[in-house]
Formats: sequence, C-alpha cells, structure tokens
Amino acid sequence: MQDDSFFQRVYEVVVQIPPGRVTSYGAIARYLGTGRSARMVGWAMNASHNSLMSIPAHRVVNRTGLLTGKHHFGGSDLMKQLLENEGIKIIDDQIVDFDKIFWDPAKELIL
DNA sequence: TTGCTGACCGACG
DNA sequence: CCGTCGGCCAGCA
Repeated sequence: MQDDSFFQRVYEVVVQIPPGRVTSYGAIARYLGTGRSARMVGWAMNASHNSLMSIPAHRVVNRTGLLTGKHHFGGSDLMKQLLENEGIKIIDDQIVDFDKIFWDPAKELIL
C-alpha cells in the first residue's frame, strides 16, 4: 500500500473528523506540512472518490465556512443536507457558528 | 518533458 | 470594505 500519496495523507485526516464538526483546507494543509498549498487539499478531495475509503469531504470547507465544494457533490444541496444531518446549521451555504464547530487537526488531532 | 489547472489562503491597494 | 494578485504543489494531457 504505499498509499503514501499526498492524497492518502489528506484522507486519513479527513476521515478522523468527528461528526458535527468541520475543518478548513488550510488547517489540513498546515497539519500535513504543505502549509500554503491548501489547494492540494481541495485537489485531494476532488480525487477522494478515487480512494478506497469513504471520505466525508462534506465536512471540509474553506476558512470562511462557506460550502465552496458543494458543487462537487452532484451540484445539489447534498453537502448542505449532509452537514445539517450532523446537526450543523447552514444558511445560504454558510456554516453557522463555524468557529464553534471548527475542528483543527493540528490541535485536536495529535500524532 | 512542459505547461495548465485547481473544492485555497493571505497580502496588498 | 472589496477586488485583485501571487504562491504553493501534485496530477494529468
């Protein structure tokens, strides 16, 4: 398995996101060490379907808490519905109390 | 091999 | 306040 790929690295972090919580691409990127390359995290999400594991990409949003990637969930409000299903309130694709439900891998997750 | 793209972030004017 | 630009790096044609 040598899935040491950058993607797999991201997946391992994303799958560890607790339900009802969300994180940002930058937070994951920084945790991985890529730092400023937050784009790579988003790119990894795009390829998440390529992974054998189920990636809750709906729990990953940009730093503003805006569902930027909802368009990739089928073009529907699926992403919004999934988050609401976990108790997260969303208004106009914007997560409510984003700071409170924000989950930082660099702080919460410790390896 | 080179070049373009991309679900971002932070700085600058 | 808001619009714009650069950076960063991995995958793909």
